[in-house]
Amino acid sequence: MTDIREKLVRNNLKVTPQRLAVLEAITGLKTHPTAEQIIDVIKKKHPNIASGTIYKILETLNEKNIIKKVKTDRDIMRYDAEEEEHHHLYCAESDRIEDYFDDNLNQLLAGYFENKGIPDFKIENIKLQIIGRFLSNKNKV
Amino acid sequence: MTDIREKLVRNNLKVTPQRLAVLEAITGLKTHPTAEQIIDVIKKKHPNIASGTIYKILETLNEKNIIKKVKTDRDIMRYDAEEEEHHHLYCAESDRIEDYFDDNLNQLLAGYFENKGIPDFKIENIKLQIIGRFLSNKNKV
DNA sequence: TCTTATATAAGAATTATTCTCATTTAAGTA
DNA sequence: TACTTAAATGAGAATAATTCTTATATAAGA
Repeated sequence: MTDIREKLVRNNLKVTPQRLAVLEAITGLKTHPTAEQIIDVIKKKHPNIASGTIYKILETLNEKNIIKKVKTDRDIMRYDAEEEEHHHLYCAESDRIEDYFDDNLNQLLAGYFENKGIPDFKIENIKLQIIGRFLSNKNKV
Repeated sequence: MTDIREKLVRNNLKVTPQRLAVLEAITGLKTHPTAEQIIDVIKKKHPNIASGTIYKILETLNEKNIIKKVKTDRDIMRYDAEEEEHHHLYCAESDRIEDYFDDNLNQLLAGYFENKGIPDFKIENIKLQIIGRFLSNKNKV
């Protein structure tokens, strides 16, 4: 049983070819794709999966926290299948987004807020949006 | 000359009643309103300002950095007129967003990344999305 | 194999946002 | 104060992404 199937089963979701296709597409793309990009990729292999179905599946997977929605400065919704806790690097001039992993940083922040706290607020999670410029163009858009 | 007028003049934008209305609405609302909320508020006082015009103005003000777009992971774009550097507190279960100011934290982060850096990336700005729950309901939505 | 809740296809409906273009206006200038 | 002109606005059409609807199909447990 593949990893992907397990995720579905674990969340009481039926394992359908459509859901497998969506999860394969997102993990395959790696690049925080838009719904549109996901749809394009899927339609190549599975031309008769309906777009509406893909939107529905993205919604379902997001609800179950199997994937996450990420939004750019420019308003575009993107999807992310990374499981590990991470932050995001945003390019100030393009739509590129990269994951950023840093456990030291997480511990630093956890320590900071453990002492300090925020009045009237219970922290559950902290995400950094690190905005700047990529110095190389090795990958993607 | 009011503060709001100055902001427009400083950015080579003509001072129009429509622009003043938008800026008044956002600073008045305080709550990171959506475009729709802004439009509603404005239409009460100025029923003949066109919605398209308001969208256009929001766009212009954002380009000139007079207001900022705020990203959430829900799908709704919100606007923020706060000038000072700040982070955001997000409620995990509602759409409430609050500003969070913390200079110590900013310095801590600046120091951390000054030493460490991120390969291939020039940091320009860091924003925290602090997700959790508000313990009181004193204000707003 | 049967049963049933769940998921999907297809396309219509919705809705926020953008666009177009004729008209108006802010603000600099004589 | 009355021009001038680039810039801004109003009105409504156009766009496009997403959601909804409903009949049909299917996964998975019995």
